Amino acid sequence: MERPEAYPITYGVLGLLAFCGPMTGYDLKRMFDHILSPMWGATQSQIYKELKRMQELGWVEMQREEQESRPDRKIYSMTEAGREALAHWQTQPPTFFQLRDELLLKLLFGSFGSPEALLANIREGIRFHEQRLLAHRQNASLIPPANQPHQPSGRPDPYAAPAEPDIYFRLITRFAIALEKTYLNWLQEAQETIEQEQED
Amino acid sequence: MERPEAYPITYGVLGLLAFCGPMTGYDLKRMFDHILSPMWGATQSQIYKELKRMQELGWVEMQREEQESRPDRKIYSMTEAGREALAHWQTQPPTFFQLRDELLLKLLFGSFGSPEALLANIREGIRFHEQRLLAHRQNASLIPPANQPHQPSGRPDPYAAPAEPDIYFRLITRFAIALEKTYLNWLQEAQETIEQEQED
DNA sequence: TGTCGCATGTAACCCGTTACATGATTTC
DNA sequence: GAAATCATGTAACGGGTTACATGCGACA
Repeated sequence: MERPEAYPITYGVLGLLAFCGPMTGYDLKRMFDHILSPMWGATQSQIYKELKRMQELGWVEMQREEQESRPDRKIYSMTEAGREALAHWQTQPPTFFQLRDELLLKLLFGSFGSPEALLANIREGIRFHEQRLLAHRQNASLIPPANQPHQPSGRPDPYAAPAEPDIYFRLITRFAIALEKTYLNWLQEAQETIEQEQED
Repeated sequence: MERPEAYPITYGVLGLLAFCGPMTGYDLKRMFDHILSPMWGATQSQIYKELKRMQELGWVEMQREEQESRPDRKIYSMTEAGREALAHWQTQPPTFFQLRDELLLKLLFGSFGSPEALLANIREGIRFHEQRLLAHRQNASLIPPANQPHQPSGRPDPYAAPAEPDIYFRLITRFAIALEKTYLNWLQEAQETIEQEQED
């Protein structure tokens, strides 16, 4: 079997370019963290790697915008071949699903540590997921993805006026919110259970 | 900064040895898939790598059990140093949380594909997560983790008589079930939304 | 006859992470 | 004066995946 020419993260970056219009690698990272955080993670380096890969595949084009006293901005945009690759990928069944959560891992083996440490970690987890819930709720009302062509003078603005958000984006946001609520409810339950376990 | 001596997956394997008692690498893989599937993934190779790592750290010991006409069974067990490492890890705050889900990724960029392909992927996702829900429900009633010493003649049996399952294991199972239910509910909602979108 | 379970791994690859490097501008 | 933002990356490392290799016994 040959190695695949592209991976889920490749299509994540490609899809963002399709979704939000041309952008720099730097902007892609910020968009990625906002929009794809419920289903994938990416570092800045990885995004630059994927851009290079897609340039070689002919899925994206780069256009240089000169700047003084700063590195030139390199604006990437999806090509026709990129659009075809994205559409073809859509027809294939997904193969990857995985949650990796160190808090759950520590909780599972809770009997080998102290309840105090566990409870501290749970409280921290509650704060963390409350932040995520808040972020997704703000996403829901603030980020309007639109297939606008690139505005040469400005950068993509995640806080632009809400134009009519894509139905798939709305669905994903609903999922993200539902997931965080489920997680938070369960954390609260776990906290109470462990506190009760302590009093005996 | 130095590289860490161990990673979440290391503690996952170590915790399993603490939780279920001594086992072979082969058995660890099966246990991992049953018990840790809600919070981490592991391949067989990775488990062998972690066993090697932990042997060098002195966290586990290996005991060879000879067999005819099959490779010798190598039974790994946690050492006292391993128990200390597990306990110390419990006191540190968790740092990693990430969901990676190709189905969600395809759905987010659904507007660049056909609704038919999307719906097919969603139906497949429903089957997949129904399976997971079922597996967690069976886990809940069937797998009783106990800190039993290793029985030299037999292998760890996931279907042994239910002794009184660990409260943390019960909590995790409840989480896994709640997560799958949330996911399934949302998939159904997404399916209906996209079907309605088609009729216009 | 062929696939599945048991049981050991190794080799190759690369995604993903961490750390490093540069440097002007703005904000505290 | 320090830290954050903008904006580009590269280098090194290793976790994680896929594929390969071996070989017996049981079961369809």
